[in-house]
Amino acid sequence: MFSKSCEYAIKAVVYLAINSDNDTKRSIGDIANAIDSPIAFTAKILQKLSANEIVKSAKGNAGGYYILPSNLSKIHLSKIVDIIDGDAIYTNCALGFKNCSEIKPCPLHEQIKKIRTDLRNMLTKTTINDLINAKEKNIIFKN
Amino acid sequence: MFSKSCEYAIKAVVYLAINSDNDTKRSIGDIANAIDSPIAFTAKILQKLSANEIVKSAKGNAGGYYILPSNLSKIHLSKIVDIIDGDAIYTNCALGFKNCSEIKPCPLHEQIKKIRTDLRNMLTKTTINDLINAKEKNIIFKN
DNA sequence: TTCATATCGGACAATAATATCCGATATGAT
DNA sequence: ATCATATCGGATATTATTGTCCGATATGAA
Repeated sequence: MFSKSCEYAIKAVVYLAINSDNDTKRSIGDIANAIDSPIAFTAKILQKLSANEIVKSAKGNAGGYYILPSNLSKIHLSKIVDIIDGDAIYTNCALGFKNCSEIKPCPLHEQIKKIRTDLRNMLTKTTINDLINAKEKNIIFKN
Repeated sequence: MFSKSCEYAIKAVVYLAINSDNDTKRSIGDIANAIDSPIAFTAKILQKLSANEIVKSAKGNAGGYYILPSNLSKIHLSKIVDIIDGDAIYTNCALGFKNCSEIKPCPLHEQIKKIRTDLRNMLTKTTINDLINAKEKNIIFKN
């Protein structure tokens, strides 16, 4: 469904949502360790998220990545997915036809449409805040 | 959503559903040409489908692949997807947690559950016959 | 100033998915 | 029997994704 990069991205953002703020930054080492991901690979992903202003970064000693708590309800999952995986998940024809469309649909078009719309709606309306609010009962990091 | 192999598999089955029967077989060359796929790669896929009795094959001169029309309403999409891609699409945690479950769900578990159930239901109830019945208005092959 | 600890960013490596090649075998038609 | 045309199946090649390495740069603290 999502690429591994995208999975790491979501996990990293959730980790920072819970464990960082304006004056508590987390190093890429901390993040990779927490979400059980390869450190250098994760670094690239965080750079992308930083470039797209999902997370903030501070260079140098005592630097690291962080998210302002006040932004947690403004970050929608769809934004993260879009940055890392693009919109292929919604728009690419399920059977791989280049010109599949409403006018000239593939045999699976109608059946898949509802599922994709539901997925898109869910990702669009779910914020990081929504995710961490259920944390008591949920897995969050490596386990 | 599906792997490329799985896309080819579904397209090949749809092609055979429309263009073959007990005494009209289609060579792997015909199939690959019709669905615009690499011939040798498609051959492997057809072998798998044949081994799993989704399609039938006849070796030798005038041989090829075919599907008995009477089977078209018995072949569900879920079967093809399962043979080629396995059940990862339904069962693997969307965030990649190894032990994500109902009891210990990942932060996205509930949100993704409905979408996956809908997908599974759709694939389980849709037969090849259903797909080709709408063929008048649909793209079927390379265009 | 120097140092330790960060991110940054380009080059490279490993793995998995996709694609190709080629010889072997099967079989109906001539 | 021979031939043309199929599938069969193993080995190899290519490409995309995932993962690693290392030097450069930034910056707060001693």
